[in-house]
Amino acid sequence: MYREFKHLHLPSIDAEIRQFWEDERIFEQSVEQRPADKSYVFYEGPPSANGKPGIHHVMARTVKDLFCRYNTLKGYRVERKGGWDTHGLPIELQVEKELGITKEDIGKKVTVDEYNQACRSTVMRYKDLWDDITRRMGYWVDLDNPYITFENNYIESCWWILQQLYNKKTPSGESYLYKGFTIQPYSPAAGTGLSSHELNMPGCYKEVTDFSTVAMFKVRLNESSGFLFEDNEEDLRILAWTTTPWTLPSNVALTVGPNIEYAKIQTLSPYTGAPVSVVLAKDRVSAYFNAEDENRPLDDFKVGDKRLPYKVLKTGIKGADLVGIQYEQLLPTPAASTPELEEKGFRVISGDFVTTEDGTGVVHTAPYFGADDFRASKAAGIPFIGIPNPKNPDLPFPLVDKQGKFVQEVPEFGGRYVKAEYYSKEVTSDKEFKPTDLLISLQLKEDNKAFKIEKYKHNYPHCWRTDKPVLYYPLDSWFIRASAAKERMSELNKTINWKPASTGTGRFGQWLDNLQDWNLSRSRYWGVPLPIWRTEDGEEEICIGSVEEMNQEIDKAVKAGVMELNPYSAFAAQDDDEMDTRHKYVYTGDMAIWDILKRFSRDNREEPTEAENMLWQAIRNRQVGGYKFRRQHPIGSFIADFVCISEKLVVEVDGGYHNAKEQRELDEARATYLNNLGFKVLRFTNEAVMEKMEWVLGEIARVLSSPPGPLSKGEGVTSRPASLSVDAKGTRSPSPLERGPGGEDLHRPFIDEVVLVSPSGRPMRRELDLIDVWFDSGSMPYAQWHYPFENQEVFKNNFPANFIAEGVDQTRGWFYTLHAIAVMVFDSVAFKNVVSNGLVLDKEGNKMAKSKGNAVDPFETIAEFGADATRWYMMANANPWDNLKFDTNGILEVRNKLFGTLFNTYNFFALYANLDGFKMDESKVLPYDKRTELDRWVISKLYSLVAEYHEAMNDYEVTRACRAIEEFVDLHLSNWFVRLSRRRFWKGELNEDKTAAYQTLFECLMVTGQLMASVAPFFADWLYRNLTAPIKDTAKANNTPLRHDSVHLSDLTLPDPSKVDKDLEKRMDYAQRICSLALSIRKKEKLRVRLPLQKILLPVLDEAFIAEVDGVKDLILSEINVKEIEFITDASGLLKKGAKANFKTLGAKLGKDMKDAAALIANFSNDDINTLEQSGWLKVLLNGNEYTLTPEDMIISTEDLPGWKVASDGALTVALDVTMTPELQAEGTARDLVNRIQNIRKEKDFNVTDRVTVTLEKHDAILAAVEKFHDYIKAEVLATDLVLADAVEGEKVELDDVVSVGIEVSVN
RNA sequence: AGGGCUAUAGCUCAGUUGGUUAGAGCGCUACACUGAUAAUGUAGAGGUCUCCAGUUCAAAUCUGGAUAGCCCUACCA
Repeated sequence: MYREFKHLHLPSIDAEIRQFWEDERIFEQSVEQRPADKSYVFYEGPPSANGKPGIHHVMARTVKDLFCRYNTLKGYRVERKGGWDTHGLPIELQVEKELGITKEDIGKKVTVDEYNQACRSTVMRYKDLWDDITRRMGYWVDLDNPYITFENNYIESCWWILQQLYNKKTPSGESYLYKGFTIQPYSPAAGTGLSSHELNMPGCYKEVTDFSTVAMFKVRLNESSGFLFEDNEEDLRILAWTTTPWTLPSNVALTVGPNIEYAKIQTLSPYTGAPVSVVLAKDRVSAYFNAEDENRPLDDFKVGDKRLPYKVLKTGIKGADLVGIQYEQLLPTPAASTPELEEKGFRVISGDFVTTEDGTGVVHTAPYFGADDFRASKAAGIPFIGIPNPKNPDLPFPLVDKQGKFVQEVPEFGGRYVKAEYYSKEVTSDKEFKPTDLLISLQLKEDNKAFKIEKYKHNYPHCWRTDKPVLYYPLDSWFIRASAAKERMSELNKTINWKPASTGTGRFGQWLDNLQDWNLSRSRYWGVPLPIWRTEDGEEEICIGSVEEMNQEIDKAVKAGVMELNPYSAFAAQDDDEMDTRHKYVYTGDMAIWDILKRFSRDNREEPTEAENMLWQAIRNRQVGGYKFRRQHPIGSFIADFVCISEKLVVEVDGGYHNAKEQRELDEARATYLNNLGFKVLRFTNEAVMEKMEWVLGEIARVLSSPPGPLSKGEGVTSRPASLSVDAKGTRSPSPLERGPGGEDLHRPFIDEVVLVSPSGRPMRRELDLIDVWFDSGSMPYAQWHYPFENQEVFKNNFPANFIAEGVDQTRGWFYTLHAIAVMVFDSVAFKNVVSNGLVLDKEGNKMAKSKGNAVDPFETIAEFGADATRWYMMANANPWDNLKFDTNGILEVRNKLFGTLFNTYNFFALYANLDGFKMDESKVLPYDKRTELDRWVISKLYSLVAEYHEAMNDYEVTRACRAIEEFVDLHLSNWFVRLSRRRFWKGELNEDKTAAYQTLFECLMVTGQLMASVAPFFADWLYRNLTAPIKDTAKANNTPLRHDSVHLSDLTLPDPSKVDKDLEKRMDYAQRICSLALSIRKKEKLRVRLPLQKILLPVLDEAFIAEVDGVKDLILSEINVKEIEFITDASGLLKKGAKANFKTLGAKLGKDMKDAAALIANFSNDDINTLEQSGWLKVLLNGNEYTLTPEDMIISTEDLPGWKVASDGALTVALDVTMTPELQAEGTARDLVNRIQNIRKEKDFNVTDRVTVTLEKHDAILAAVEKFHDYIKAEVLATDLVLADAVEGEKVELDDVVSVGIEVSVN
């Protein structure tokens, strides 16, 4: 029997199928059953579990999931290793918030170790929620063995990559990993650099009022500036505006826009009245001068006047003309002066970033204190200004120190803080206090170097911790020389298939073209430490690429006496599980025994007993109370069958031999040992596990949830057994976060304790920086496998990825770092196809945000509508890369339209199949040529769909694929095939035609389900399982395609051109259109469909037309309830034709005369058209040009059949004979009666197969019908008797508007 | 500020290499059908294809510009 259902409830289907998947390990099977050498590689971009999953994650993961599933179905092995992104600033910030500390407190109020432990636990805070959404949404990813970026193995791989970069050199010998500096946001108050993330935190940009100054830079008269001067005596100045006057002593250049037009103005210095000529952007003249003052005599001006008389001396000066002009230094610092600076500095340079929106169109440039300034002056070869640095003459020390004070060498202002906010309140509250910016401005005024000083309101970034303004300041950083690989990155990028393509060429491509070096440094605690050790002077350094290498170096250092002992001595490459335990219980015994233990553990894992397997299936995956168990896990010098490390619970399963006395003693000794380590030990027999699993699980759960029992109390636990002590710092008490002493952890602070020895015997300390967390995630192709230290083969088979997908916001994040590292280290792409999905907005198109309250809870959505409808909606509604306006009405629509229709279709199939006792028999499939036209048609449509589906999916166009399925299900399968076939299913016995109908419908449902399986995995599996359940055993026995337990284990139906019959599809298309036209005429003429009509007339379109329509004639006739079709040709003389220009062919031929031709053709008479059709050409004269028209140049159609009721669609025309005869009338009434009787059957809830007796009230209106169609009516309504009576007990039923008759129906 | 994406019916979206009646679904209105029935069909109303200019015989489509929304990047002095 096929299962039948009352209603569609997708969430129940989800639950049923999810349980099935988990019970039967369908995901694992779907991977394992595919050949290992035929892989399709997918990389999971790791989410961070310290935030809750949102609906946009469902979207992103649907994209990931479905292409993996699709390729699995195609026969590829698709491993999906999950991952967790665990480092980074957001996590640090959250931890600091929760601990109530700031960065300064780290190392004081809490130890760095504690701090990092807090990070470690915070990072997985919502892991349960994530695991839950993963399961509920049907995302298949291996969460049992994820890569985790904070694990030592992961970090070690990152180190290896960094070392590769360190050793890699450009052709000119520069390393790809180097130390340099950039201009970065820096908080002198906090003494730390800030990331752009920190700067973008709310409230960081504040409206502040600063002193802005327009300074006058005096131009030197020489060859390049000569053209600007009127005479040798002229005082010519360039005006430049700044909101940070404190940077003026560091000025070395003025930047102009090369294409901006500048003007020279003759005027007076506003503060001194001295005559002066100034240069500024022409567009900015009006900002400083009033047009009314133009050409006013200069003598009019007195110092103190607000308005300046002026005269325009020159315009049309391009910025490019000014480049190279030298000027006198504005505020000289003698100590900073060098010959080189005098020669190359203090000149005009050009920069694209200059605008004329405010200021003067000239940008004062101080390279140490502005990123644009830095770039522009570097490009122009301007040296830096600062106090000479004996070690590096090219990089003098800035004139402002790290506290934000001018260095002593700066005249007048040395020792002053550059920003008022850096002074204490006591200082600034003094009435005499003047901010440095103001003092500088006043001095400029006095020296006749200021043109305008005013207060200026603007947004300025502040340090989020100290609330004081940020400076842009040169900071040391480690960089990856990405710019050196930029061409290669561009080149390889062109081989990547981006969805959408514009992201690859646009956002990503252009980013690559303008690539800057990658600033790796982060001065933080929780992240991958930079593995570089340096001597204090930076002259000797080493980049470490593995733990082993570090250990060797440490040993050297210990020998050399720069370190006391090696805290990492017990450290070796370990697999994750072992690592985890050894963190806490480090084995310090004989390494040979350790190796034996490890081997023993592996062997055990390979040959588990039946009972062990059963228990493992029951407790794995946190099934018991959410606790994680491991199997065959080394604890101290034993291997535990199962262990929950967090709760210190060991579970052992004993075989029969445990009854032996010696074994019992051994077991006891072992238990004592484990108890001493603080473990509880639960022991079950094989029999208990296999027969009383519920009790066993209950016991485990009870112990897990019980308060610490006697075994975990007492001295045995708190004092660490001597054999397990770890390092010299063993006195450190265990932190509350359940972590043993450091020394095994590559994070700070432990790593900072490592001091290495340089070749010359000096100590080298680690560069304190961590690396950008983006480097972590970009390293995942290698680090997830701990490459190259392990899994070299695995890595080889899994690089590069065939496919990745992530939000479009990752373009310059993960997509970039993956690409950059792959190109630089492996000269390869990291991924071949990438789908970047857009945002999920609310239904109004606003961004979702918790603060706005418009965020959608994915758990609620899935619980209400089911995962499949949600997934389908997201994929079908818009392309994944477009933003999605998320509206649950859309999910409802999908549910009703697609899933509802399919559900109904399946139920329909199941209902009748069960009645007929039909079961799909794979061995007795009727050949297609034995099936009806309609069957073959829907099969053809189905395989057309299969072809279209594969084409779309292979191009990662899931939306197209979904829409094609929707169209097939709704339009073709349900609305045409099922509708027209209904009668075949319920009429008569299970004959060949009926079998064909069942088999056809079965195949359609089966294949459609497969195609849907990628996007709607639950429903598709539900459908597949329902369809195949009755024959599963047979299929398995015969090893046929339907033997698989799950659709996800089956082989996807491939395109098969032999099953597609385009001619047949065309015929059916005619049928559908003819029916539609005929029905529309009926509707217009108010002729109900039950009333039969005599015939329709079809003008013949072409030679094949008659044969084509004849093939589907029966369908048409029954669908529109007409007796016959008559074909008419020209010869009948009945047709009135019309012609329309075919613009496509004619346009090219006629050009300008096209419009006139269209008018002419529209007016063609029947004769004109006939002439053209018969002779094949027609000459026309248009605007004096003669053209020859052929039949292809126009579209000819039947416009009308005079005297008939006509409708047309394109070239196709249908005329309906509406003549009524008593015979037809009677048949119509008979059908009406059948309908009314059927309704009564249904109202009375009779069984479909019940035989009945029908009594009809005698009425003139039905006499003819009953007489002529007596047998027909009886047959249709399964009546054994049909009698007429004068009076009927049953109710009166309306036959039409005027007639009602009594009808009584009773079961025999 | 720079780069990118988007703009078509009340809503969500299609719209091929430019070709003359701009489509679909939902919603709305009317009707029909009924052994899929809390299902289904047919029809109708509903459009300045965001705006401006250009190329062309012909533009929703190509080009340029503008406007709006969103994303990424960025110290506008």
